[in-house]
Amino acid sequence: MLEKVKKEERLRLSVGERRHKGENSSQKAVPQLSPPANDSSNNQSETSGKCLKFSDRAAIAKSSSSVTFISSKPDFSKIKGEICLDNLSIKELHETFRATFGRETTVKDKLWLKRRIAMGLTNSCDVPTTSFTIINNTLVKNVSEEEECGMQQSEEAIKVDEKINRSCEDSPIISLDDQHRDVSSSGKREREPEEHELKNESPHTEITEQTAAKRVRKPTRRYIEELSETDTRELNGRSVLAVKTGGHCQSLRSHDQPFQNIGLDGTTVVTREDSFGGSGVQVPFVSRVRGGRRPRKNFVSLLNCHPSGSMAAELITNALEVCVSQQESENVEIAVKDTLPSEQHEQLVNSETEEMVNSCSRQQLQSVELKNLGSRGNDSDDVTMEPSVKGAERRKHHRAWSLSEVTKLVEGVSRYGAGKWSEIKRVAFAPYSYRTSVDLKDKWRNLLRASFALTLADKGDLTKYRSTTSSASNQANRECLIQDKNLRKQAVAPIPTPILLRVRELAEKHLQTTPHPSISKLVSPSARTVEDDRSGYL
DNA sequence: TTTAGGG
DNA sequence: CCCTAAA
Repeated sequence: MLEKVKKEERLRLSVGERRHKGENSSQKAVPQLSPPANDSSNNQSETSGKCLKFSDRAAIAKSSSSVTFISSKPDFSKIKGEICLDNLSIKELHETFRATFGRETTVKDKLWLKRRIAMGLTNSCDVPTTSFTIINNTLVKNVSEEEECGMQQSEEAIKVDEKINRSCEDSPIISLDDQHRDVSSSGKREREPEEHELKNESPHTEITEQTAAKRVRKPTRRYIEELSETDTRELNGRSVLAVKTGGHCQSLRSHDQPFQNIGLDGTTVVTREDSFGGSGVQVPFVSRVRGGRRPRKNFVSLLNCHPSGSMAAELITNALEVCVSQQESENVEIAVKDTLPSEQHEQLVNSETEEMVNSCSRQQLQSVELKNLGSRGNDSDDVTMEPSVKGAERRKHHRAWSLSEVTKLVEGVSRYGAGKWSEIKRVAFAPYSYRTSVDLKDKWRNLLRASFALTLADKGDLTKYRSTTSSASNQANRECLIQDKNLRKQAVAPIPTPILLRVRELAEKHLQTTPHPSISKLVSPSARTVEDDRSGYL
């Protein structure tokens, strides 16, 4: 049996390679679609509609270990819904391959795997070499290239779409009732083919029927990665599943406004339309609240099968991210104030913070406040956030470095040396829970840049620094001051020259002991680095 | 976990 | 700030 499989593997590989080279030998590939061996002894564990993590190795391992043979029935329950193969690792591709064809593969060629899986899932040989997004067994090639929808599912989709349109104009979260209704209805719909495939002896027919039943969704291309990564996503495979909620996924096409993807297990994904190099795509709606990287982590959890309910909470949490952050900031600042009475109050709440806080609804703040209050009292280290909030992996709110903080940092460096960030953090930044050792390191790097920029700009005359050093930065600051003098009473102030000089001294001292290989990098990036590091002080 | 560096 | 490779 092994031999047989291996043989086929080689055969497929060659076919795949030929296709890879350009010819559209679609006919040749057709027969390859049918999985080998069909086994009657296969008692593959029924997933029976249970939520099964796509990426859950344990689950898959279980299902495969229960089958001693290499080949088994394809298990489409693992690969339903919307799949973008581009972002899958070899391992995941292998899993998907197994789920698709019911057998293992040793092929390491990603492209081949993706194409093969795509072909298997879509029962089509017309697989482009670039995009491997599959929605309900329909390969998404082009949005305009929509296939006709099966009655049942299209109706379903429309129904849900309407639901969304009317219920979610304001609120990004839909009611659980709605979710469950969709879950039950579509869940049943999705399971049906599985029963087919268990009865059916012919894998090929199996797939065909499956596909016929599934080929109902309109192709909707989705991306959850940030814009910057899309250009190269074809090359490095950065796009991932937009919605991967275990065995059963349901993705919906929206019209314009923020909308939800409703996972059949009850999860809800909030996304929004986004412009993507001309083609409209959707990205997680909350992802742009702050920063662009968090979605990745968010979707790591999204992709896993979330117990219904917790998802909504998480989304809410994310939506309130800004508020949480701000509230937290205040609390921390207050804590600091309490802990360090001698400390200048710094900017307890800068104007930006106030803006943000004001933008949050009262209710939101209250709920956040409750959370924070619950964790108060032991905030010496990093316990200023409630675990769930922390678990949201939100990006830290940008927090300007206060002058006192910089001073502490410089102090710490002079005392413990650059590089002992952990030490410095522990002794000098204990109350500043929001400053991690990495933050200190980053700040120090910026200080180095600033100091070197300073010494390079003017050689010697300290009095000139205030007006000429990093003139771009200073000028920008002045302009900022002029523009909204009242709103931002205290715009970013340049780092006091003495401090920069001190930094430079320390840097040079440190340089002697540990030769710094890339000082040039610190200096060359021009004044931008200094400006970027908006070290504003009161 | 902590550092160092690139992004 | 984030992300990661190394250590």
